Amino acid sequence: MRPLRPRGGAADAASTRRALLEAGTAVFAERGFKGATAELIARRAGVNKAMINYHFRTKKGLYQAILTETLAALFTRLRAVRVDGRPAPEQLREFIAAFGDRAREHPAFPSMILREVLSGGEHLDRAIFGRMSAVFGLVRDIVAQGTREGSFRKVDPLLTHLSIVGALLFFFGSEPFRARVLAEVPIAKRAPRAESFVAHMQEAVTRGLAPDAPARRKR
Amino acid sequence: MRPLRPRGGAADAASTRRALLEAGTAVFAERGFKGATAELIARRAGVNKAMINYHFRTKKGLYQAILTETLAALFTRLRAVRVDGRPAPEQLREFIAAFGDRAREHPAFPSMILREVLSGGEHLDRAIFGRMSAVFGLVRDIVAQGTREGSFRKVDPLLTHLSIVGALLFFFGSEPFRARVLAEVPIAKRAPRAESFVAHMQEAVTRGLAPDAPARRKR
DNA sequence: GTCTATAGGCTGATAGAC
DNA sequence: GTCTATCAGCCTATAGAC
Repeated sequence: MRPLRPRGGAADAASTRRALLEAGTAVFAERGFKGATAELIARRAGVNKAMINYHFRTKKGLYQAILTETLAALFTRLRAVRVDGRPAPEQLREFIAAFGDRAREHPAFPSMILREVLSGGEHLDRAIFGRMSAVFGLVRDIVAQGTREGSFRKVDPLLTHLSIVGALLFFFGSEPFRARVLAEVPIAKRAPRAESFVAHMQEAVTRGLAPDAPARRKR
Repeated sequence: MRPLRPRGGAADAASTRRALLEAGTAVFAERGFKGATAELIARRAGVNKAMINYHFRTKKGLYQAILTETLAALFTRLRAVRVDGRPAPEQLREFIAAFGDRAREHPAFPSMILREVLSGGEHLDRAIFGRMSAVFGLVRDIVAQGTREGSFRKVDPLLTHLSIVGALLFFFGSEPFRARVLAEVPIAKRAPRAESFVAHMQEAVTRGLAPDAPARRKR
């Protein structure tokens, strides 16, 4: 709610751009593309409304710039889990943890991606599409490695990817909703923490993919 | 795209109402609350735009009526999995299957719920909140029963609920997006079918929750 | 680069005839 | 109950001063 770039920050073009990217991420995540007005984004960024059009041509231009940047950062972070050739279950645990890390650093990204997916990819260009399939490629490769190693049973990599990423996006995207529900209907003692969910997913997923024969080390 | 209520249907008040509820579900799911214009909904329903205000007072009134009806139907269907006291893993499999059934009968509901959750529950009243926590209550009870029976390890019921429902909502809500991605970037041979995903989730979840000691019957 | 003022388009809701 | 016509509000984008 409070504007970014208080009196401390240098008011040059680069910082205006950055303030708009950050404010845009938050407002698009909360309200969707249509619901996020230029006025709202500009106010939160602490810059003039017309700066959106100057720096990004249109509101959609700002939106796409944010999505491109967000997905690039996500993919870079996720790709790192494959670099050293550890066992597949460890890599999958790392994948889940890395996803959680990105979501904590950038709380608005799951909501933005989820909204975009729900719209059928209304605002996506080919480059963004490519980044998204690249994320699937990581999971597919980890699953294939695990099957080869005997640490995973034979599962469909796409279904596996959709269930993991779907659960993660939902958890992090629904945080504001859960906060509100818990305030009105005390369903649990306190709001679940992100690390708890990451740990839960790591356990549930690696156990869920483990082969029938108990041919894997415990602990 | 094609309007509901072709020349065959009786044009009385009840059928106008129903046509608006159905058309509204589809349009709200595709475009969100803001993106769904009264004009668009009315055209798809094959009725006059002003009928939205006559029958539901406002666009928001129509939206809430749809959500209330949708969630009531979902809860009724899901609650049935608890009636006879079968083992918890079977009940959880049934829960997942029932969720999939509802999504196939009503393809727009996961998208609508997901969008509403992402907005933090912008348009929800207390009754709808109650229905949502009731769904969690089902999962919580199944998990508690499974832990008691020894068929599940000790897991957090809320985290379990969020991961299951999140994955299901995402899968069914992202169907149009996946269709588009598969058309542009051939990631898999063909689009995954709903039944395959349901089966995948049933296996992954029950295996993921199984206790460490192999003290349960196989097959 | 940034700001003010405004044009131009779209949308939800209603008044009033039938 | 349904339809046509219309109005008032809001929102994106731009022109033009600085």
